[in-house]
Amino acid sequence: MPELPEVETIVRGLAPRLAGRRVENVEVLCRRIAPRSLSAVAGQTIRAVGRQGKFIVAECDRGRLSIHLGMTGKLLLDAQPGPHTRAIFTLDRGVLLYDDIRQFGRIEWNSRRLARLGPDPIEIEGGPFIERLRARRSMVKPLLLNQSFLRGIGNIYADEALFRARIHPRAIASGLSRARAGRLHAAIREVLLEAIDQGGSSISDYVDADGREGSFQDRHRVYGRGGEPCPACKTAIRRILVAQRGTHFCPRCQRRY
DNA sequence: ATCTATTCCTGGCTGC
DNA sequence: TGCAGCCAGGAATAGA
Repeated sequence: MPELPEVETIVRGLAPRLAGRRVENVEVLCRRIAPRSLSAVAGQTIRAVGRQGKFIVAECDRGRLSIHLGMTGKLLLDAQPGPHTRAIFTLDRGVLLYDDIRQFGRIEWNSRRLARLGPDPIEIEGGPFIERLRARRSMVKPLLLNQSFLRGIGNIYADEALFRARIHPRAIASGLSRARAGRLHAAIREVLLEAIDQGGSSISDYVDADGREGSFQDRHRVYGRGGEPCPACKTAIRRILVAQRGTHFCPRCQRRY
Protein backbone atom coordinates (compact mmCIF):
# COMPACT_ATOMS: atom_id res chain seq x y z
CA MET A 1 0.00 0.00 0.00
CA PRO A 2 2.15 2.78 -1.24
CA GLU A 3 1.83 5.99 0.76
CA LEU A 4 4.00 9.10 0.67
CA PRO A 5 7.32 7.45 1.71
CA GLU A 6 6.92 4.57 -0.73
CA VAL A 7 5.98 6.89 -3.59
CA GLU A 8 8.88 9.20 -2.72
CA THR A 9 11.25 6.21 -2.83
CA ILE A 10 9.89 5.15 -6.22
CA VAL A 11 10.16 8.68 -7.60
CA ARG A 12 13.74 9.09 -6.41
CA GLY A 13 14.62 5.94 -8.30
CA LEU A 14 12.67 6.77 -11.43
CA ALA A 15 13.23 10.50 -11.86
CA PRO A 16 16.85 10.48 -13.01
CA ARG A 17 16.22 7.58 -15.36
CA LEU A 18 13.01 8.86 -16.93
CA ALA A 19 13.91 12.53 -17.34
CA GLY A 20 14.66 13.23 -20.98
CA ARG A 21 13.18 9.94 -22.21
CA ARG A 22 10.79 10.04 -25.13
CA VAL A 23 7.64 7.93 -24.91
CA GLU A 24 7.45 6.05 -28.21
CA ASN A 25 4.29 4.08 -27.54
CA VAL A 26 1.69 3.42 -24.85
CA GLU A 27 -0.16 0.14 -24.66
CA VAL A 28 -3.07 0.05 -22.20
CA LEU A 29 -4.04 -3.50 -21.29
CA CYS A 30 -6.73 -2.63 -18.75
CA ARG A 31 -9.42 -0.08 -19.53
CA ARG A 32 -10.36 0.54 -15.89
CA ILE A 33 -6.88 1.76 -15.01
CA ALA A 34 -6.12 4.08 -17.90
CA PRO A 35 -8.30 5.99 -20.38
CA ARG A 36 -8.02 6.07 -24.14
CA SER A 37 -6.64 9.64 -23.93
CA LEU A 38 -3.42 8.18 -22.63
CA SER A 39 -2.29 7.78 -26.23
CA ALA A 40 -1.72 11.57 -26.11
CA VAL A 41 1.53 10.80 -24.30
CA ALA A 42 3.03 8.98 -27.26
CA GLY A 43 5.67 11.10 -28.96
CA GLN A 44 6.21 13.37 -25.96
CA THR A 45 9.35 13.69 -23.91
CA ILE A 46 9.29 13.34 -20.13
CA ARG A 47 10.83 16.51 -18.72
CA ALA A 48 10.72 15.69 -15.00
CA VAL A 49 9.23 13.19 -12.58
CA GLY A 50 7.99 14.23 -9.16
CA ARG A 51 5.56 13.37 -6.41
CA GLN A 52 2.33 15.04 -5.33
CA GLY A 53 1.03 13.23 -2.28
CA LYS A 54 0.68 9.61 -3.40
CA PHE A 55 0.68 10.54 -7.08
CA ILE A 56 3.70 10.05 -9.31
CA VAL A 57 3.65 12.93 -11.77
CA ALA A 58 5.59 12.94 -15.04
CA GLU A 59 5.79 16.40 -16.61
CA CYS A 60 5.71 15.96 -20.36
CA ASP A 61 5.93 18.40 -23.29
CA ARG A 62 2.23 19.23 -23.45
CA GLY A 63 0.75 18.04 -20.17
CA ARG A 64 1.29 15.79 -17.20
CA LEU A 65 0.93 12.10 -16.70
CA SER A 66 -0.16 11.13 -13.18
CA ILE A 67 -0.04 7.66 -11.73
CA HIS A 68 -1.75 6.61 -8.50
CA LEU A 69 -0.67 3.16 -7.38
CA GLY A 70 -3.78 2.38 -5.36
CA MET A 71 -3.09 -0.67 -3.20
CA THR A 72 -0.94 -2.90 -5.36
CA GLY A 73 0.33 -0.76 -8.23
CA LYS A 74 3.99 -0.98 -9.24
CA LEU A 75 6.10 0.86 -11.76
CA LEU A 76 8.90 -1.31 -13.03
CA LEU A 77 11.74 -0.20 -15.25
CA ASP A 78 13.06 -2.63 -17.84
CA ALA A 79 11.17 -5.62 -16.43
CA GLN A 80 9.31 -8.41 -18.22
CA PRO A 81 5.54 -8.04 -18.63
CA GLY A 82 3.55 -10.48 -16.47
CA PRO A 83 -0.07 -11.48 -15.87
CA HIS A 84 -0.75 -8.28 -13.90
CA THR A 85 0.85 -5.85 -16.31
CA ARG A 86 -1.81 -3.20 -17.07
CA ALA A 87 0.11 -0.71 -19.19
CA ILE A 88 3.36 -0.69 -21.14
CA PHE A 89 5.24 2.53 -21.91
CA THR A 90 7.81 1.92 -24.59
CA LEU A 91 10.58 4.52 -24.29
CA ASP A 92 13.31 5.57 -26.67
CA ARG A 93 15.60 3.65 -24.31
CA GLY A 94 13.96 0.91 -22.25
CA VAL A 95 10.43 0.16 -21.14
CA LEU A 96 8.30 1.21 -18.18
CA LEU A 97 5.66 -1.26 -16.96
CA TYR A 98 2.65 -0.56 -14.80
CA ASP A 99 1.68 -3.72 -12.88
CA ASP A 100 -1.31 -3.83 -10.55
CA ILE A 101 -2.84 -6.97 -9.07
CA ARG A 102 -5.98 -5.45 -7.57
CA GLN A 103 -6.49 -2.74 -10.16
CA PHE A 104 -7.15 0.05 -7.65
CA GLY A 105 -4.55 2.27 -9.29
CA ARG A 106 -5.22 4.90 -11.96
CA ILE A 107 -3.16 6.45 -14.72
CA GLU A 108 -4.48 9.81 -15.94
CA TRP A 109 -3.55 12.54 -18.39
CA ASN A 110 -3.90 16.10 -17.02
CA SER A 111 -5.80 14.82 -14.02
CA ARG A 112 -8.05 17.27 -12.22
CA ARG A 113 -7.56 15.32 -9.02
CA LEU A 114 -4.15 16.91 -8.38
CA ALA A 115 -5.74 20.33 -7.94
CA ARG A 116 -7.86 19.06 -5.06
CA LEU A 117 -4.93 17.88 -2.93
CA GLY A 118 -4.14 19.54 0.37
CA PRO A 119 -0.65 20.66 1.43
CA ASP A 120 2.30 18.28 1.67
CA PRO A 121 2.58 16.96 5.25
CA ILE A 122 6.37 17.30 5.27
CA GLU A 123 6.44 20.81 3.86
CA ILE A 124 3.61 22.42 5.83
CA GLU A 125 4.85 24.51 8.77
CA GLY A 126 3.67 23.91 12.32
CA GLY A 127 1.57 27.06 12.64
CA PRO A 128 -0.58 26.55 9.54
CA PHE A 129 -0.93 22.85 10.33
CA ILE A 130 -2.24 23.56 13.81
CA GLU A 131 -4.75 26.11 12.50
CA ARG A 132 -5.89 23.78 9.75
CA LEU A 133 -6.30 20.83 12.10
CA ARG A 134 -8.17 22.68 14.82
CA ALA A 135 -10.62 24.13 12.30
CA ARG A 136 -12.07 20.67 11.64
CA ARG A 137 -14.59 18.80 13.75
CA SER A 138 -14.03 15.31 12.39
CA MET A 139 -12.13 12.53 14.11
CA VAL A 140 -8.40 13.03 13.70
CA LYS A 141 -7.58 9.76 11.94
CA PRO A 142 -10.08 10.06 9.08
CA LEU A 143 -8.91 13.65 8.71
CA LEU A 144 -5.29 12.54 8.26
CA LEU A 145 -6.45 10.11 5.57
CA ASN A 146 -8.37 12.85 3.74
CA GLN A 147 -6.14 13.83 0.80
CA SER A 148 -7.70 17.29 0.52
CA PHE A 149 -6.63 17.94 4.12
CA LEU A 150 -3.07 16.69 3.68
CA ARG A 151 -1.61 14.90 0.67
CA GLY A 152 0.09 11.56 1.02
CA ILE A 153 -0.78 10.04 4.39
CA GLY A 154 -2.40 6.59 4.35
CA ASN A 155 -3.42 4.02 6.91
CA ILE A 156 0.05 2.97 8.06
CA TYR A 157 1.50 6.43 8.67
CA ALA A 158 -1.71 7.79 10.18
CA ASP A 159 -1.58 5.08 12.86
CA GLU A 160 2.16 5.47 13.39
CA ALA A 161 2.02 9.28 13.66
CA LEU A 162 -0.91 9.22 16.09
CA PHE A 163 0.95 6.72 18.28
CA ARG A 164 4.05 8.89 18.36
CA ALA A 165 1.95 11.94 19.20
CA ARG A 166 0.05 9.93 21.85
CA ILE A 167 -3.29 10.93 20.35
CA HIS A 168 -6.31 8.61 20.17
CA PRO A 169 -7.40 8.00 16.55
CA ARG A 170 -10.98 8.95 17.45
CA ALA A 171 -10.01 12.25 19.08
CA ILE A 172 -11.88 15.21 17.60
CA ALA A 173 -9.48 17.47 15.71
CA SER A 174 -10.98 20.75 16.92
CA GLY A 175 -10.72 19.53 20.51
CA LEU A 176 -6.94 19.06 20.42
CA SER A 177 -4.87 21.63 22.28
CA ARG A 178 -2.33 23.64 20.29
CA ALA A 179 0.41 21.73 22.06
CA ARG A 180 -1.02 18.33 21.08
CA ALA A 181 -1.67 19.49 17.51
CA GLY A 182 1.94 20.66 17.37
CA ARG A 183 3.12 17.27 18.59
CA LEU A 184 1.09 15.61 15.85
CA HIS A 185 2.70 17.86 13.25
CA ALA A 186 6.15 16.91 14.50
CA ALA A 187 5.24 13.21 14.68
CA ILE A 188 3.94 13.16 11.11
CA ARG A 189 7.10 14.80 9.79
CA GLU A 190 9.32 12.55 11.84
CA VAL A 191 7.67 9.28 10.85
CA LEU A 192 7.48 10.18 7.15
CA LEU A 193 11.12 11.26 7.02
CA GLU A 194 12.28 8.12 8.87
CA ALA A 195 10.24 5.95 6.52
CA ILE A 196 11.69 7.64 3.43
CA ASP A 197 15.14 7.08 4.91
CA GLN A 198 14.31 3.35 5.16
CA GLY A 199 13.00 3.11 1.62
CA GLY A 200 9.36 2.87 2.77
CA SER A 201 7.40 -0.02 4.24
CA SER A 202 7.10 -3.30 2.35
CA ILE A 203 3.91 -4.97 3.46
CA SER A 204 1.77 -6.90 1.06
CA ASP A 205 4.07 -6.63 -1.93
CA TYR A 206 5.45 -3.11 -2.29
CA VAL A 207 8.73 -2.77 -4.15
CA ASP A 208 10.44 0.23 -5.71
CA ALA A 209 11.17 0.72 -9.41
CA ASP A 210 14.03 -1.75 -9.26
CA GLY A 211 12.07 -4.38 -7.36
CA ARG A 212 13.75 -3.55 -4.03
CA GLU A 213 11.83 -3.78 -0.75
CA GLY A 214 11.81 -1.11 1.95
CA SER A 215 12.50 -1.88 5.60
CA PHE A 216 10.35 0.53 7.58
CA GLN A 217 7.79 -2.22 8.28
CA ASP A 218 10.25 -3.51 10.91
CA ARG A 219 9.95 -0.19 12.71
CA HIS A 220 6.16 0.00 12.81
CA ARG A 221 5.21 0.48 16.45
CA VAL A 222 1.47 -0.19 16.18
CA TYR A 223 0.44 -0.81 12.56
CA GLY A 224 -0.24 -4.51 12.05
CA ARG A 225 0.69 -5.24 15.66
CA GLY A 226 -2.70 -5.82 17.26
CA GLY A 227 -2.29 -7.93 20.43
CA GLU A 228 1.43 -7.23 20.73
CA PRO A 229 2.76 -5.19 23.68
CA CYS A 230 3.02 -1.43 23.24
CA PRO A 231 6.72 -0.54 22.86
CA ALA A 232 6.26 2.23 25.42
CA CYS A 233 4.07 0.71 28.16
CA LYS A 234 3.59 -3.00 27.28
CA THR A 235 -0.22 -2.69 27.16
CA ALA A 236 -1.63 -4.81 24.32
CA ILE A 237 -2.04 -2.86 21.09
CA ARG A 238 -5.71 -2.75 20.06
CA ARG A 239 -7.13 -3.03 16.58
CA ILE A 240 -10.44 -1.27 16.01
CA LEU A 241 -12.36 0.10 13.05
CA VAL A 242 -12.41 3.86 12.57
CA ALA A 243 -14.37 5.05 9.54
CA GLN A 244 -14.25 1.48 8.21
CA ARG A 245 -10.46 1.39 8.39
CA GLY A 246 -8.39 -1.01 10.42
CA THR A 247 -6.82 1.14 13.13
CA HIS A 248 -4.04 0.18 15.55
CA PHE A 249 -3.32 2.07 18.74
CA CYS A 250 -2.27 1.79 22.38
CA PRO A 251 -5.32 2.35 24.60
CA ARG A 252 -3.09 3.50 27.45
CA CYS A 253 -0.68 5.84 25.68
CA GLN A 254 -3.13 7.39 23.23
CA ARG A 255 -5.76 9.62 24.81
CA ARG A 256 -8.69 11.47 23.33
CA TYR A 257 -8.10 14.57 25.44
C1' DA B 1 -18.95 20.22 6.93
C1' DT B 2 -19.15 15.63 8.23
C1' DC B 3 -20.98 11.18 8.96
C1' DT B 4 -21.94 6.18 7.29
C1' DA B 5 -22.12 2.67 3.98
C1' DT B 6 -21.00 0.89 -0.49
C1' DT B 7 -18.30 -0.15 -4.49
C1' DC B 8 -14.27 -1.57 -6.98
C1' DC B 9 -10.55 -6.04 -7.00
C1' DT B 10 -7.91 -10.44 -6.09
C1' DG B 11 -4.20 -12.96 -3.45
C1' DG B 12 -3.82 -14.91 0.74
C1' DC B 13 -5.56 -16.44 4.75
C1' DT B 14 -8.91 -19.22 7.80
C1' DG B 15 -11.57 -23.05 8.85
C1' DC B 16 -13.63 -27.23 7.88
C1' DT C 1 -5.48 -31.61 -0.03
C1' DG C 2 -9.29 -28.82 -1.53
C1' DC C 3 -12.26 -25.28 -1.41
C1' DA C 4 -15.61 -21.77 0.05
C1' DG C 5 -15.76 -17.58 2.27
C1' DC C 6 -13.82 -13.64 4.11
C1' DC C 7 -10.58 -9.87 4.42
C1' DA C 8 -7.42 -5.86 3.30
C1' DG C 9 -8.03 -0.97 1.86
C1' DG C 10 -7.58 4.30 -1.30
C1' DA C 11 -10.81 6.93 -3.03
C1' DA C 12 -15.10 8.02 -5.26
C1' DT C 13 -19.84 8.15 -4.46
C1' DA C 14 -24.51 8.38 -2.58
C1' DG C 15 -27.41 9.66 0.90
C1' DA C 16 -28.31 11.42 5.53
